[in-house]
Amino acid sequence: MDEFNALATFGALSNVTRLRILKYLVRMGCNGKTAGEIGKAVEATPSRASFHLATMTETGLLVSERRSREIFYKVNFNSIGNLVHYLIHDCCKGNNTVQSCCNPKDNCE
Amino acid sequence: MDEFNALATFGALSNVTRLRILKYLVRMGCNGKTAGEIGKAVEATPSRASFHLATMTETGLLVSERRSREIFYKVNFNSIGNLVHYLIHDCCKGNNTVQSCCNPKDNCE
DNA sequence: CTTATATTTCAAGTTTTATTGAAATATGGA
DNA sequence: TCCATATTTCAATAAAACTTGAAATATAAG
Repeated sequence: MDEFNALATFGALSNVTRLRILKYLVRMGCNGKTAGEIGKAVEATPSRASFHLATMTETGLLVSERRSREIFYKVNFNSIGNLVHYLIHDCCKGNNTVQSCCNPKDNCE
Repeated sequence: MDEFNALATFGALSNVTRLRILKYLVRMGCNGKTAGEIGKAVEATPSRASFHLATMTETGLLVSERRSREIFYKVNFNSIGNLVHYLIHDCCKGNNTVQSCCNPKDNCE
C-alpha cells in the first residue's frame, strides 16, 4: 500500500456511515450483502448508500459483484490487513504485531 | 477506543500533512520535536502546522509538552495500537495479529 | 519595561466531502 | 415490448475541513 491509497482508506474509515457499513459487512460474512440491504441496515437512502459503497470500493476496502439485478458487496480483508501493515510499518518501524507496537516498554517512558 | 475516537483518529490520518507529521515524529524519536521544526519538516506555515498538530493531539495520536518557549510534540504509540486493535477487533472478529487477519485462507476464497 | 522568539487563535475565504431527490441505467419477467 | 425492481449517476445544496495572514498569547532575555 502506498501513501495515496493509505490516505484514501483512512478517509473511507473516517465517516460514520462507512464505518458502520464495514462493521455490518464483517458481521454478514463472505457472501456479501446487496446495496439495498446495506442501505437499510445503516439507515441510508439508496443514493447515499451507493455513494459510500463506491467510495469504499474505490479504496479497495470492499469488492462488489453483480448477481442479476442486485449488486453484492463484501469486505476485502486484505485491504484492512494492508492498511494495518502500512500503519505498523511506518509508525512502529517494522514491528509487525499489535503487541510489540503497543507495548508501553517501547514507548520511551 | 470507542467509535467516536476511532472516527476522529482515522480522520486525523486521512490528511497528507498530518500523515507526514506522524511519519516524521516516528523517525525523530522519543524526545519529540518542536512545532516549528515539525512545520519546517513538512513544509507547512506555523498556523497550518499548529492546526494539524492540534487535531492530532485532540485525537490522542500525539502528546505535547511545553519546554520554555517551545512546545514539543511526540507520537503516542498507544493511540496507534488502540486504533489497530479497534480495526482488527471489529473487522476481523477478534483475531489479534495482522497475519491471522490478513491470511487469505480466512477470506472466504 | 521593552523587545524578540515560538506558538496559537481567529476570521475570512477556498476547497473538499456529504446529502438530497430526480433522472438514468441495468436486469428480469409478464 | 412494457413494466417493475435494484442500483447508480447527476446537479444542486449543505456541511465540514483546510488554508491564509493578521493578531493575540506565552515565555525569555536585555
